[in-house]
Amino acid sequence: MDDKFAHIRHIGRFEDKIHATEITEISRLSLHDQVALRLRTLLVEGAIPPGAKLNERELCTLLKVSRTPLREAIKLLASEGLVDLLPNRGAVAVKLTETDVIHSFELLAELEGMAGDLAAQRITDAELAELRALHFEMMASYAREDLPSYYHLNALIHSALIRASKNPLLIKTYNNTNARVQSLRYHTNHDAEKWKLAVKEHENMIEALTARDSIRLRKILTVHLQHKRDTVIDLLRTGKLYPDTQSTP
Amino acid sequence: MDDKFAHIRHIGRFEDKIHATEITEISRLSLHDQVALRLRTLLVEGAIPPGAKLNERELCTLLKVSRTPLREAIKLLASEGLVDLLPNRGAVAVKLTETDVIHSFELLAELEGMAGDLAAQRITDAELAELRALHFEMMASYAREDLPSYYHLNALIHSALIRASKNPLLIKTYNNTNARVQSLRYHTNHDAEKWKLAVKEHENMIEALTARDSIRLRKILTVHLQHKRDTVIDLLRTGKLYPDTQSTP
DNA sequence: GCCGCACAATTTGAATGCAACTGTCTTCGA
DNA sequence: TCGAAGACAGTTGCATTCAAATTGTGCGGC
Repeated sequence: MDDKFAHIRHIGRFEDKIHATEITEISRLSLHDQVALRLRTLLVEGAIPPGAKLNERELCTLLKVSRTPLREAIKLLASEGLVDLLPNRGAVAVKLTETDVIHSFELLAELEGMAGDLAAQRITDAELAELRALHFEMMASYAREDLPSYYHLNALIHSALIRASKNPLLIKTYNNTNARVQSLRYHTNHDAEKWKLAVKEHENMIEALTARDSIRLRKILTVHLQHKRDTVIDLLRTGKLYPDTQSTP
Repeated sequence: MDDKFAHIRHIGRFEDKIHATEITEISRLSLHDQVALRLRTLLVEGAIPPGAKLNERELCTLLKVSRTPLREAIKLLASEGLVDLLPNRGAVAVKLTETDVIHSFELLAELEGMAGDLAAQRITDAELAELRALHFEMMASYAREDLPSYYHLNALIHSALIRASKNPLLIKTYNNTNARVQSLRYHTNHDAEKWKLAVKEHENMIEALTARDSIRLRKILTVHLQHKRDTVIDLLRTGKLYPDTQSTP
């Protein structure tokens, strides 16, 4: 219990990545925002496993900040649905039940369908070209069976698509909702069949987008998200997720 | 500048209302939650006008709490999009531009359409009966031209409909999004023609819901929200909203 | 007379200290 | 031996205090 957070001692690399790319911006970010950023990463990537208690004092020493900004960050993450806030008993990383996952993907499918609909109407030629480029890069990763790279590009593509909807509020809402299930999707290792299907769906996506066919794109994305949901549900049912933590309903 | 918040000195009544109905529950609520609740009301009802600066010290003395829970509440409201957080310069009540309003309603229409779709599939007979009852109460208020009562029942109906979708995440997302434009809708005084149309749309809603026609209900709600958006936009354009504050883009 | 710089006052941001609550362990009684 | 009650440790919640940043003002130079 002493080194419960030993598995997140390597968080320095995230800070490095941030500092390397946007050092000026991070320094202008308030402390609680930086803390929120790092905690969010830890939660989404599963470094803090679902169901784990967030001890304020431990996290203070770990992140080298006072309790005030840490608490503000935790409050923020609670509003995003990444942690549960138990009154007088602190915060725990959310552990989604199967029902929660179904509800999350139900909303996520609608939001991504909506974003696709709008994107098909509003995407610029430059954005479309970039999206196609990312798609082909992802196809390359697929051909090499480079799963991490595939996963990364996949996320980039979806992010670019959402942004093409040109609705900042939708983008923010989608990101919040997506963050909740991100830690689950992070651990899905595609089987060959599902992977192939997902790639095919991505091809259809690009096709519909090129044709500016908003209705078709909406449909494709909705179904695509349903398949993603099924993958996660499968993993939940077979107990591949949460292997070493008992359920807390 | 000394009594800039003189217009919200009457907030005691909100506290009274809460205490009268659920004193046990409120006492179990943490302080920052209570503060957030009251600030949210002040913002949504326009007691703190859009664009107004939220001075921490003033609000502390006004709400009789320390700065810590107040700051936590403000952070929460910022994540909900009710206030803008300027680094080192505090928070201001959001002042939505026309573009913001369009984006908000775009998302709101989709969410309410989705909720209606799900509600038509999942609503219980008891819930439907209650919804019909509320509808007829609202019709009574319409007949009496009792606008405050109509507005209140209207909100209750929409809330009940959303809840019938049985998706807690959708409900929460809808409420958050709705809160952003609530302060605007709070000041819309329907003209006779638009009011009549809104009532007709509500009748169609109940009809579609009774028939469990999810696709039709979705369509009705989407259009209904578009009309509400047009009403708000009209008000923005004619300058009926924000009469005494200059625009800050 | 106007522009610029510097200093001070106000306000926000962060840290520490104190109080209240929760959970657990021990001890006493049945 | 088991159960319950009380005390203690640990953790969270809130208040106060200290530090940093920004804005407004006044003085001096151009």
